[in-house]
Amino acid sequence: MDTVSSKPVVTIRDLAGTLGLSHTTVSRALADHPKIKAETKLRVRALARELGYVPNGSAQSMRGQHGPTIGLIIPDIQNDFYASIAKTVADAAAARGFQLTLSVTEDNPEREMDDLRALIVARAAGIIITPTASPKAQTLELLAGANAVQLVRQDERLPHEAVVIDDYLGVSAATRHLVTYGHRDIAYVGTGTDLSCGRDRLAGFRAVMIEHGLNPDRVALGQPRPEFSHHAVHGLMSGSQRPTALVMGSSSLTIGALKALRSLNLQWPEDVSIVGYGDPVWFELMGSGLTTVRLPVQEMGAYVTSLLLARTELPRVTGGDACPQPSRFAPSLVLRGSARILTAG
Amino acid sequence: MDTVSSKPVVTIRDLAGTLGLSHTTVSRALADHPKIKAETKLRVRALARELGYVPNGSAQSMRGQHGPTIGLIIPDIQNDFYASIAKTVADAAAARGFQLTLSVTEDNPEREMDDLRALIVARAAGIIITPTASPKAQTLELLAGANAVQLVRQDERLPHEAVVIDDYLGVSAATRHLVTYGHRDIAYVGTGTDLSCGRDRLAGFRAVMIEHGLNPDRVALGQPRPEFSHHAVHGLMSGSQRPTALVMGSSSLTIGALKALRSLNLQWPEDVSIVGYGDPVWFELMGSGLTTVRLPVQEMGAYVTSLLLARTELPRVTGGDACPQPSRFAPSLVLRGSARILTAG
DNA sequence: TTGTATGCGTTATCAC
DNA sequence: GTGATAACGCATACAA
Repeated sequence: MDTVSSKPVVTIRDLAGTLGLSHTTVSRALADHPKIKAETKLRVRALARELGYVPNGSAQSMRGQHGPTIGLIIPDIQNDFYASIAKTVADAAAARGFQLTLSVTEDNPEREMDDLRALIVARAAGIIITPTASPKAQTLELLAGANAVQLVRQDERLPHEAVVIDDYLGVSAATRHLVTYGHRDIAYVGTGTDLSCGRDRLAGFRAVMIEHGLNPDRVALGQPRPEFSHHAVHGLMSGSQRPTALVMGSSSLTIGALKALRSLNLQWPEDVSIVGYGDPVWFELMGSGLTTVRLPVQEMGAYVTSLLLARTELPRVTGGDACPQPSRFAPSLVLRGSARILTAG
Repeated sequence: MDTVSSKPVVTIRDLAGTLGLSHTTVSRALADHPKIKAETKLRVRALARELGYVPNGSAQSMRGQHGPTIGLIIPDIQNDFYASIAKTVADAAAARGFQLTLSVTEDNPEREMDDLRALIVARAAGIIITPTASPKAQTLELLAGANAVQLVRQDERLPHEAVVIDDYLGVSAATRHLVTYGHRDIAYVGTGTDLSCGRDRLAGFRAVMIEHGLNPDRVALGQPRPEFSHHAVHGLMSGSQRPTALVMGSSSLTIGALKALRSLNLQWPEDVSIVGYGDPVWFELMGSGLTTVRLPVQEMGAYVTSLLLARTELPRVTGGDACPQPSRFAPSLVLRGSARILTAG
């Protein structure tokens, strides 16, 4: 009807005014306080609905210890792994009446710090973070005073518990599988060693190679982006001394590798065997199916969340300054069709 | 050093106290107010850092019109399309100093309402929403008074602008492509018609079929989940009268369809041609590449965000009650190897 | 250049 | 059962 209705924004005092009550009573009525007359509650609520009253969250939060949100700081939301984690956390948060504040850092320490700061300013009830390789000093300070849990990556300078993947186990299992299949010339394409998970994966590869007296130095390390592995695999496979098998150190790298193989017109497992890392739905659909290291995403997501929320609802327990042992989740090798038995040649 | 350091929580008054200043001065110093002595600013900031002062966001928000967050309400974060959107919105939000509050509804109207309410309570600066098929009455009311934009789906009862895909165009192009290739027996596997986008896609298929005098009723409609299309395609392809081509109505359905074909040991494009919907990175890597309808994700994400933020920073303009025409973004057909020319037989 | 007083919307404490 | 009043932490209009 009216043309300019810029929502007058209703407060409990407004309700109190038009109802001839005090704002205290209105507040109590809305909160279903035991000793408010039933009829009063009804009247208050009726008007509240009619006028479209919505409580002001800021005002409410100002009184409590923390805000109604939990933060999730991850490097990439388009990555299947993190998207799954986000889903799990979103569900858990919603179930307990928390909001989910998402930060996508792209592994940029600046952004990590800015978004974290915003979370601290908002007095987030809890924070789940996959720290960048080199967080800024401020980030560490900010985090130290917060209720947080580390996910996937662990920065040793942080006092918080960490939920990580047993990367050593994952890559070593993949490598061992290929060795068992008779491969001797195996290359590893993985992420840099600035992060412990990159180091662990590399170590898993090298350990198994050395254990079998094979060359552990056929290795390409770089950023976890498809472009890098595309380039790396292209180089590896266009040389004269081609490896007969490839072990991948991340799902993004797996994508790039597959693209490279395709551009070189190389078939797998015929021309080269390959074991992926991670297990998005489509790995199963590729060719004869991609043999891969499956990460226990669901379990990890559920666990970090419960870990965080457990402490969220309790009086903050600052557990010593010692960096606690991380909870390691074991990946499993999914056997499909991308690794073949090498017949002596 | 100390064992029990439960962070005393520092406020500007605390700073003011130990500095022998008034909290006003501290406030101004922190805000870099022009007429505060440079030296004072320095002292204040030094102490602030030392004591780990962090402003209280709730208190700050209480004074302004809205909180520092923008909300994104989507049905699924594991879906490539929405994950891309989330990325775009996260970037834009971070760039402008907003936080991103993510809600994953799973198309559950209850959850949609709860999460939306939380956003309203938090006085979110703006909201991007992909509404469920049947939002609750409350949801509509809550939304009506908010600064919001609809994405992908448009609920006609809502007064907000909508940014959608030209679904009719997408599916009709896919269908036409197959017809041009000589297919006459084409089936469409799509989403239900409770949403306009589902209706548009179906209409696109039927229109082209009818236009060419072909049977427009080879259709399977259901939930946008892989399980549904797996089942549907399995049925379609095990019957005696197999279609020679399949048009898919969503990316999840495309996944299920591919799984079904694999389980039936059917090759594409040899045994059946198929055109997907959406274009996650891996479509390109499947077999000879999946011919598909590419959605302009980047553009749409950038556009909704700019649309929302433009109004966020301006004085709220309530533009009439009439439901405005949606901005339609045209998809494009990506020709790869999953559709083949049918030689008369 | 700095300080005083006030208000934002709620809830909690103490009356009555 | 209900109502004054204070307090949460911050920013600003208004002095000084």
